[in-house]
Amino acid sequence: MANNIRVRFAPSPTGYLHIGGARTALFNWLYARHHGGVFILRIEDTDRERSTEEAIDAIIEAMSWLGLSWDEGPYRQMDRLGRYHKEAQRLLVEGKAYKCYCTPEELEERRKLALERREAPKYDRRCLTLTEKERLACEAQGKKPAIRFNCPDEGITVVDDIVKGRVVFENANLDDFVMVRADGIPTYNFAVVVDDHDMAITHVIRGDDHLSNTPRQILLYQALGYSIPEFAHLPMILGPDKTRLSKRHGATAVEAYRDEGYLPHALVNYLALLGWGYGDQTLFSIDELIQKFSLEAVGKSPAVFDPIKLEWMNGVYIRELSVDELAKLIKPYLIKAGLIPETPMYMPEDEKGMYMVGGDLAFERYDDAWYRRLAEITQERISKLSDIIALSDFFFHRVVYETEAIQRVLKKEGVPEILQKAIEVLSESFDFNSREIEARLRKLAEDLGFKPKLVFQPIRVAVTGRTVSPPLFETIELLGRDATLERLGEAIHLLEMADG
RNA sequence: GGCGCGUUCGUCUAGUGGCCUAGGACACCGCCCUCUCAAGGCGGAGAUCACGGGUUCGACUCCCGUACGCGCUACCA
Repeated sequence: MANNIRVRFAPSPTGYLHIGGARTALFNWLYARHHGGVFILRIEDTDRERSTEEAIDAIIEAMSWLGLSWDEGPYRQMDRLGRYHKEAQRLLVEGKAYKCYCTPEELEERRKLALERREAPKYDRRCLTLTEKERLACEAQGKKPAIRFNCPDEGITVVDDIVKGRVVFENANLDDFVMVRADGIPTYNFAVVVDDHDMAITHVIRGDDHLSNTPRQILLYQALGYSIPEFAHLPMILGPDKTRLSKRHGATAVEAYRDEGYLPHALVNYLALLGWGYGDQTLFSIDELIQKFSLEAVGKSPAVFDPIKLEWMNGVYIRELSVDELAKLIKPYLIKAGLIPETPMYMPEDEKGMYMVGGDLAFERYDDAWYRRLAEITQERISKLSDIIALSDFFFHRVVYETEAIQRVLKKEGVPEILQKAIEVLSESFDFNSREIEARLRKLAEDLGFKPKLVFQPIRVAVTGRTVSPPLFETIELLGRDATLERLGEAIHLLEMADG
């Protein structure tokens, strides 16, 4: 196996890690892990206007959460200014770069003019031929120069891309781009080349929005006397309208998916399928991904991000969790929703599990076994962890009856009687578990001569406030006898009031 | 405007000249299971392989053109 493979993920810290960036990071990571190579994290923070420390933290946090561990870095371009300066000077003395004293305003003006005349807005190279005298004059005026690359104006530059194939560019279409800004900070195309060389990167794996930048970089590699790495340009990730995925399309921050209750494995698995595939298979463990990933199998065409499929996949992985794991994962969501207190305050032993009239909670009502059971009965009903809130909130506060539920099931003939009977049956002395509860309630339906559903639905609404809930008998068990009886009574009372 | 990349069911994709009357997954529809909702099982519908020309005995697969989409064309990355 060809080793000493070195790849990198090089985000610019101008915001949170987004889906597209995460996919790029993932493919780099998979490639490195597959080949037993090195994965490097490099922060491209040369845009002083937009880069922030918070963004760096957020990117690191998101990558850690996804499990994309890096072996070197994070390096920062702003720590490497000396290197760029040195290499720029080299090109300067070799005549492969030159100083440009044109101001951004002048450039903008000329660009606009060129566009109006329907010409290519290339730099006119006026500073390339500056005489020593003219240069000194500019310096005397206090003008700070930018450094431009002296781009060859004939010949071709070929990019042999692992995913796109052989792509040919004519040098004549390139212009003398700025390598180093007037403030001494390098631009992307220059910094990336120096970095990838210094870090001995063997494979540059990045979004195909950079494909058009690649000839500029190759020219730079050649001018600097560096060896050229392999390139693999990944197709873009699009929104439903086929434009580049952005906040406009909804949540794009990895962090947002984490907060919603997506599992890292689900996100990783889903992202892997955007632009890559392995036959008919859709579900992969992380190890399988590492084992089966290859750049040769990456597709050329862009992919539309489908949050629905992601959600489905997340549900699959939630169902794969052990009950204990799920119970642990679910709790923070209940806390965040204000359903249970952040710091548990245990009740005296004999009162544990007691239902609090009025519904205000000031203590931890249930123990770990209770949460475990909750996880058990909700596991196949949630597709993201945050779904637990809507599915189980009725456990934690007084019942709020949905008007629809009242109309459609409670306000039916015979319902108060059914509920009254249920109170009687459930008041009897027996071990209050779902099996017993089910047996007694089924018996009740039979005695009443009703189909089971006809008695279970009113009870469900009385106890949960709605027509949809986790399984009834388990729900009643978890609620406890006191709370159940009280809610049943409450529903009867509600109906009486409505009648009167 | 110039340059570049892309185009198979709504979406992600399989497919590398005959195995394709185009396979899988999500979503959708129906049935089964069933205390609701899910989950699960079974089945259905859904793609003249962007379009037009070639090459070939034979093309989704190779070549050319057109259309459309996207990207680059910044002292952003």
